[in-house]
Amino acid sequence: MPSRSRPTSADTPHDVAADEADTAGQRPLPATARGQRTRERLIAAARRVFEHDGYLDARLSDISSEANVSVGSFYVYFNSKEEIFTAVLEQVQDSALHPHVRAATRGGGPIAEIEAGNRAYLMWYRRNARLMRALEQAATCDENLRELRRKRGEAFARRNARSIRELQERGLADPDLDPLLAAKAVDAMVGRMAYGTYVLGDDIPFEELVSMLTRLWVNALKIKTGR
Amino acid sequence: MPSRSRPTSADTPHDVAADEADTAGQRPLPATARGQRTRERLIAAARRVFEHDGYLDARLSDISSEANVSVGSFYVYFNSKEEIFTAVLEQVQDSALHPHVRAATRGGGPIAEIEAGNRAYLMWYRRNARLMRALEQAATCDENLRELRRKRGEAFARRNARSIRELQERGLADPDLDPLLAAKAVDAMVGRMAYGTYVLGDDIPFEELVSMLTRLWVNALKIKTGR
Amino acid sequence: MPSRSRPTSADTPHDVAADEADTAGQRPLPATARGQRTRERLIAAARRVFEHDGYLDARLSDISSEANVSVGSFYVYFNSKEEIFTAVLEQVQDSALHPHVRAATRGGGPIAEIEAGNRAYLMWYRRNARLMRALEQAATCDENLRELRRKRGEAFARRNARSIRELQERGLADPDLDPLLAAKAVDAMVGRMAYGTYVLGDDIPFEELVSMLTRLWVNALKIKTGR
Amino acid sequence: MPSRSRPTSADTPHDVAADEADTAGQRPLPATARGQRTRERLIAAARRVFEHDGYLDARLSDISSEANVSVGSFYVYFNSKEEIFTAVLEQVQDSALHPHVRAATRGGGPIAEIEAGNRAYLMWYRRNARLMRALEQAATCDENLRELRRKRGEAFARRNARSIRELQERGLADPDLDPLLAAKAVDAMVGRMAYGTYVLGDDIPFEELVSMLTRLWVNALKIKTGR
DNA sequence: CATGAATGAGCCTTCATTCAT
DNA sequence: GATGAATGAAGGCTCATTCAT
Repeated sequence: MPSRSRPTSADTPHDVAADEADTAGQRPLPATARGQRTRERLIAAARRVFEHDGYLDARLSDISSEANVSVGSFYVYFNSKEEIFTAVLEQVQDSALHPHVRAATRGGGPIAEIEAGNRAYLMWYRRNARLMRALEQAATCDENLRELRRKRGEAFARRNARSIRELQERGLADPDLDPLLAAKAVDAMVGRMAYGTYVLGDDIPFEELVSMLTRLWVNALKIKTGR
Repeated sequence: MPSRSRPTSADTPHDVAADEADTAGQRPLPATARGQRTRERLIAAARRVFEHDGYLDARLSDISSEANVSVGSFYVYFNSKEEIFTAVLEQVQDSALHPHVRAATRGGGPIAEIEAGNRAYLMWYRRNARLMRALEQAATCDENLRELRRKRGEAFARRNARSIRELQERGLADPDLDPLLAAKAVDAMVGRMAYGTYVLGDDIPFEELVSMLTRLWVNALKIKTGR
Repeated sequence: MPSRSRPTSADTPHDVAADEADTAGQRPLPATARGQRTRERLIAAARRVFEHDGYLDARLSDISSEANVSVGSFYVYFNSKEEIFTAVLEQVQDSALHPHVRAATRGGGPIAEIEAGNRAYLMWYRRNARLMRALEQAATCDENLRELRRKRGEAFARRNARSIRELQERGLADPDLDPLLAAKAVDAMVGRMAYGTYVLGDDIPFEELVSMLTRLWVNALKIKTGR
Repeated sequence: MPSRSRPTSADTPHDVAADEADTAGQRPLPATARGQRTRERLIAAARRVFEHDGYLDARLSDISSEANVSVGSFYVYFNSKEEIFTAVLEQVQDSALHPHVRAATRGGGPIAEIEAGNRAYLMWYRRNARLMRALEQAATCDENLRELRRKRGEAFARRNARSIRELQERGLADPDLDPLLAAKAVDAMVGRMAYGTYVLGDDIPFEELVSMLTRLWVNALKIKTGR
């Protein structure tokens, strides 16, 4: 066993009860309009830097200078790299929940809905691939960001679990499957394939990916067309 | 002419990704038994440190002192953290290809085989979870390790693709699926669930995981029992 | 797009000798007066350390502490030992081009001018001997500093070559000599004697050195008095 | 002033009386024939490495492996880099004093002799340029090697001084010149031009260099043809 | 609010030298 | 004689964070 003396994240004892304290230490949102703009410039700059360098190699000084702002100003708005990364992600998440994305997944029977969902997800992932790469990296280092990714996954899974349960109730899906578990599994499949294709660069054509994943998903859950 | 091996700027016409020269810059294996032992002590120590601290937080000085060896000795056997990490993984891979693991997956019809394969994989993953966590982290930083992980995945996928093709030919699996693509997808599903469960700590009982993944796999590929 | 300046492997298509990009990677000059002062303190400290220890034995940490500044501050202003050494030399060069030095070499016929030039050069060299010793050492290690020394020599040689050509045209110097080559040779003679005397400690009285070198120079070029 | 604590060569007090102690700490010459051969292999290897890497960048481990000998063996024959470099130089000096070199400089009047001497020197220098580059570098770091270079220069200068004195006595050279000083100066000129041309790469054709230096030399000393 | 100079702990890496076999 | 594993001091460099202006 290594005789650690250095404080590693894993060793820090103040993990519990961090939930609602999440927002505690954060810097207050800027009061003035100028502050608003500076904060936004920083977030935009951070996104560019994270996309270009990844999470680990991004330096706060890079982000600051990319935003044409002094290092000191950075600390007016954020306490750490993790914090601004979270801010960047929030902005992106917002765009993922835009109505037009959801709308696309309604109507046309369960299979069409699944396909629409997959297509929307994969398009979103492809568009944000560089950032997802940074997130994947960040999640291996930072507890908070790991948690953030987990929650995002949970939300997805719960949503899908609900759909599955509905289909089961309507006799349109394999009733022997635990809805949440199954949802997690298919999400894992789609998510990881997206990662492989758009982050790692596996060379799979978009439509092929969509239809293959949809077919496997439908098969896996034994989805039947509504009629 | 001296046959220099040290990388002098003047000698280096190409910088990156020497492909098959992968093994080029590596330190020679120790000539004496004593050297062998030291090298092994280092690998064992490295494994403990990586498991405890993860890839990024592991310090070479930790590994050295964990092995009761001076820093200098580390560099007698390895050039970098990446290199010793590769050595640790090689050792682990070896254990994964032990005959008894393969044996477990033979006989009893396709479904039983799939279940046996999944069970073996998940057991192996659970046993090496800390290291897999380190690998996942390392792969986000280091090109070589990313490549190593990719190759490992490819090998898995190709093996499974072959099984799928055989089953298709025997009329026991959905003939519309591209075998390699499908293999990649189910592998992604199983691999990512293993990661979620044993690295991130999702609380899913082992047997439940095995049977759920097996069922989804079987469904997804429309596997039929051999009779 | 972030306009990255940090050398990331991916960004570096060419590695060496960026030629006119010489000034590229340099740290920006300090914006504030305080920064100016710190930078100057560092240069002054560096000069003392280089003079005391030579180029190779000078440690950046020595320079920093000699300037009563942290190591980190060193890197705010300079990227390397080579860079600060260049800065020290620039300061010294400036002092060498002061008008009074040039003025001393005008009037009194060619021989008097040559003598004045030699005297001025040798005085300057004697005063900066410790630094010249460091430069001579540095030039054997660092390509940039070697180049810098070469340019300095070229400038000298060209200036002298012009004088020689003029004298040849006025029939006051051996017309068979290639002016530039001859200038280089006599410069080599004077320069190397200065090195031997003031760096290596050859024991030659100043005036003796001046008159001997002047006489050899005059002889070598067959300089005639203007009358 | 930097407050040095580290022992720098300049600080070491035991400089005096080092003369005859020069050979003191040296390893004994090998008794066996095998030892002889190993020692010679090391010297030959060292020469290659010094020529390729320069003095500073040459590592003892490089020299050893280039000689197909273990590091340990190196220390059987030499105590340090400086020591083996001296051994390499000795071998080279021997070749410089070969009779045929001296022979070439006899007969044909003083000017022809001077030209022959210059030609022989420049040829020798050109052939050993890489080593001279290493020597020049070594001399800036190591007191002993600096001394060695100085002695070599002194020997040259004394020899030339004798010639000059003879010519002066025969009325064939400027009687106002101090022979030793003048010899040093012309040697400095020739030596430095050789360095510039063959080490730094100044592009001057060999014969042009010979004739130019000879002419300047002859002019400088006001050499008259014997009749 | 904004600035940017100053900090320094911390980690990596090198290589001459020793010594048990 | 020969070997090569073991050593560890030493120095370079980074970058998150603070704070006086």
